[in-house]
Amino acid sequence: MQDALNACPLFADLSETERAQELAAASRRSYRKGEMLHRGGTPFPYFGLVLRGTVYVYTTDLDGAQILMASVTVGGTFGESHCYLQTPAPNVWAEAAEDTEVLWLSAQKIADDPTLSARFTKMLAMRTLAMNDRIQILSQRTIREKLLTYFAFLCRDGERTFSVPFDRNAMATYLGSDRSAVSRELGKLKAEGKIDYYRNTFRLLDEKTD
Amino acid sequence: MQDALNACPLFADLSETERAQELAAASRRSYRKGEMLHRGGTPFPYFGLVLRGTVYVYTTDLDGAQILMASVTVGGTFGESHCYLQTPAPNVWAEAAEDTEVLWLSAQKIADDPTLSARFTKMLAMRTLAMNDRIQILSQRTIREKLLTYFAFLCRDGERTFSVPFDRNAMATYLGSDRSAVSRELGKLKAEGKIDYYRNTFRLLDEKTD
DNA sequence: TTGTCACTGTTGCAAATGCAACCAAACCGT
DNA sequence: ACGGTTTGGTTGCATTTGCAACAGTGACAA
Repeated sequence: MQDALNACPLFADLSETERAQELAAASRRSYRKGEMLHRGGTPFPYFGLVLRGTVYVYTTDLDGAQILMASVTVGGTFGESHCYLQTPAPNVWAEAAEDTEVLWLSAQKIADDPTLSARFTKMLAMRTLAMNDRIQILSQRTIREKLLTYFAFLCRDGERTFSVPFDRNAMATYLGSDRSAVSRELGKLKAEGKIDYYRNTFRLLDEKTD
Repeated sequence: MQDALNACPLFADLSETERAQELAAASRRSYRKGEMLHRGGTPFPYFGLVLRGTVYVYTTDLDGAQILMASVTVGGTFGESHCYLQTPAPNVWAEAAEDTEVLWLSAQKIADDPTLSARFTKMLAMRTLAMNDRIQILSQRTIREKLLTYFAFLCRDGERTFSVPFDRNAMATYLGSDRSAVSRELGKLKAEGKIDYYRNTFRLLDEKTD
């Protein structure tokens, strides 16, 4: 649990006593893989902080098809904007991608707390920047460009080997494309010696200094 | 100027004296069409609130091509996340799409102000929801689906006639597609009697109750 | 009026993509 | 080990799309 809290900008670098105080009002719950954490059309009285496992957050389009909005891993949060704004019927669904544990927190209490309110604001600001990245990826015209842009963001720290937090199907959805088409393009990139991969582990090769 | 401030969640419904107080530290400036308001790689000491005109906000991709992130109209803001987080070198450019007037505000002063800090947080939360919409549009697979999803958001208030804040080129970029392809699809939708439009004014027809 | 310029619409064509179907490999519980 | 389930790779084909090139329109100024 400490690891998860340290990974979240809300609680990182806070002393244990402060944390305990803040967490007093929070509830904690486990979910099995496939279990629904939140259903669309219902408000978020609390937002979720993932302590263990992974949560898929998605919305539905005009046809009712699922659109993956995020894959939230340990230390990540979901629903905080709707929770803070008290949106009456947000079209947001959350599902456990694997066995998962979630801490449910009150946005109001956190925003009213002198220690945490600035952290909450900071978290929202960071969220908008992460969404900018996603928009930048989705704005690319071809699957190849989407993949390379996505990989560039995943390699921001300079590491050339990285893992993708999705299976292929979710990855294709994240990129706004078809699974088989993504698979095809990944095969081409590998054949051209630009990348290598096995399942969810990827590695960038052949970096040009153009 | 009052209209612009009322259109912005930061200042809406504040009394004039309160506003004056907050605005004291702000600077105001006019820009000609095409003039650059902010260059990529430089920090945002202040964020912008558009008082008149329109601002295009864009970033650049791996090839240096422009990617439109937002078209900000009167009452809208840009750069507030980078300003608040003091990002040292954000890859964000802002350009006057027409003759424009901008109020430059300090995120720190606003976040430290007891009246405005909650409003600032609220603004960020609303921003993430707006970006969710954009992601939902871009996640659609075909131009037709992107257009219909976009139009559905523009018609949220129930009004069937609406105007798009872009010219065709910017609209296509916003949808992550090609201008001529968007034009072609719009023509098809019109031919099928699903929509009607002239330039930037659109109208949804033939709404099925399926 | 005339010319210029920016914006929009149109079309041919090659390339990219979605879709469906199928196969192979990995995973899981018994 | 076994069978069932999930996940990933491959391919044929029709559709969609990007791209480039050109034409039409309206705004605006000389």
